[in-house]
Amino acid sequence: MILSTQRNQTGSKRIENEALIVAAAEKIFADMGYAGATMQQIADAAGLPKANLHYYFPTKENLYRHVIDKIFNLWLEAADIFESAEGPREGLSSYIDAKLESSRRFPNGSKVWANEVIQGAPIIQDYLETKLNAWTQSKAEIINRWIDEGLMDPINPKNLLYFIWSSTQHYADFQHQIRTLNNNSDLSEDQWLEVKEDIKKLVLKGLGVEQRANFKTVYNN
Amino acid sequence: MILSTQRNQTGSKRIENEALIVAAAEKIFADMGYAGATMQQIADAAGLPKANLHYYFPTKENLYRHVIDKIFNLWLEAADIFESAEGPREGLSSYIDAKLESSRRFPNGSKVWANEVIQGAPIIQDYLETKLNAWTQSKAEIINRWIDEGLMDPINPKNLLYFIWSSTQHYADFQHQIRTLNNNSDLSEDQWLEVKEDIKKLVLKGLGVEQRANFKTVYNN
DNA sequence: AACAACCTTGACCACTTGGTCAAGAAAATT
DNA sequence: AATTTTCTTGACCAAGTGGTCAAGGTTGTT
Repeated sequence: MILSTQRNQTGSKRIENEALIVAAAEKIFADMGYAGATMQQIADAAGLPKANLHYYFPTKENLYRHVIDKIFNLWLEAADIFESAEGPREGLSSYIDAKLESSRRFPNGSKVWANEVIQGAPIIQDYLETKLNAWTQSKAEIINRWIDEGLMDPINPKNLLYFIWSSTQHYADFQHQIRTLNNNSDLSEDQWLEVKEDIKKLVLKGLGVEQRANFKTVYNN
Repeated sequence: MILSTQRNQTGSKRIENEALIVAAAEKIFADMGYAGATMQQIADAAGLPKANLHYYFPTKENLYRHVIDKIFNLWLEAADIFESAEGPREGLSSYIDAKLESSRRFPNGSKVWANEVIQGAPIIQDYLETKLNAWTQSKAEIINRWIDEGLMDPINPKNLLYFIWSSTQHYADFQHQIRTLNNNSDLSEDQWLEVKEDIKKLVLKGLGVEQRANFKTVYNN
């Protein structure tokens, strides 16, 4: 466990301000990296004096941990659907939906996570070794079961997960590059739909899983 | 253009030392991010006094540009194969090979690039808008031609490129996470081969391109 | 009203950082 | 051998950083 700055979780003022600060911090950390972010920038983004941040979060690292903690929980939640899925078509499909939706709605979280991992996960190494590892194992088992049942082609389950993670997170982490290659515009609603369909097509068809007929699908065969 | 610190490109001492410093810088920037890296760390990694770095590279940002420049050229080179390919099977296949090989051999370059883009490409925005944009357009045309010729299923060419970039670069950028989820060991030779096959399978089969029989392939159908 | 707990904030400090500089050592050029 | 160009380096500095602190303000409780 990493959390719990102070005991009092009742004071609504505390809860409000902590959330405000964490939200501001997430944005600044995403844009500047951990080392590049300054407490002053975060304070400005939150509309509070710097000393006030240190009242709620004793150190920069402590604040950062809170940000990471929030992000990591989102990460895990996105995969609850996975558990209750009947088979690969539904399971993978809705996982891709959820991950892509998360990239779209919370790109900053994804960026902070990426930054952290790229730099060797100095802060969250324990998360990777415990929670994420367990999570991955359990998902790998499900995938292996699907393979054994002949519902999809064989593949190394971890590679499949990496493929889904990378292709969906890419739209958050490399948002800026994608925007630049899209005439400096954010992706439109239709483009997001197309991304979703394209990723699913590669994964499902690539694994020999029949896709359900989908009237939204632009390309089919 | 970004380069050219000084005019004299003849002095072998200069060339040697610049290469030494850039190599050290690449590693430190990858591990610490731009803001997190210090000139002192880079100097230590290069085995030179800090003041010496400033003799060759007037500022930290200038040094960083050189690092990025080197990386970007690698990026573009990896895709030369693409041009001369007959069709999607060979073209995509060898591009995936090249990108994955590059992730394996130069993970630091990929990490620095990722860091830079995540943070909104403050330094290399011009690269994205000019070179990378042109590069992407030209590749998209090739892909569209293949689609028109019925050699592969329709897909948004940019999305296809993003899939390839993200899934291959993931093995460099998230090296640490992958290592952690692999019992704290780097991927073995066999595992790298498997990654290569798995990615190709998803992409090629996912696009309705027949894969050549391959005796190295563990999973086939 | 009195008291305690909690919150706010400007001023401050020790430390790190990128960058400078001047004096000299090596190489190259004449 | 003399002289110019290139390279090396310890010492130094101004600016910015995370973090502290003490004094005062607010809110809740009795």
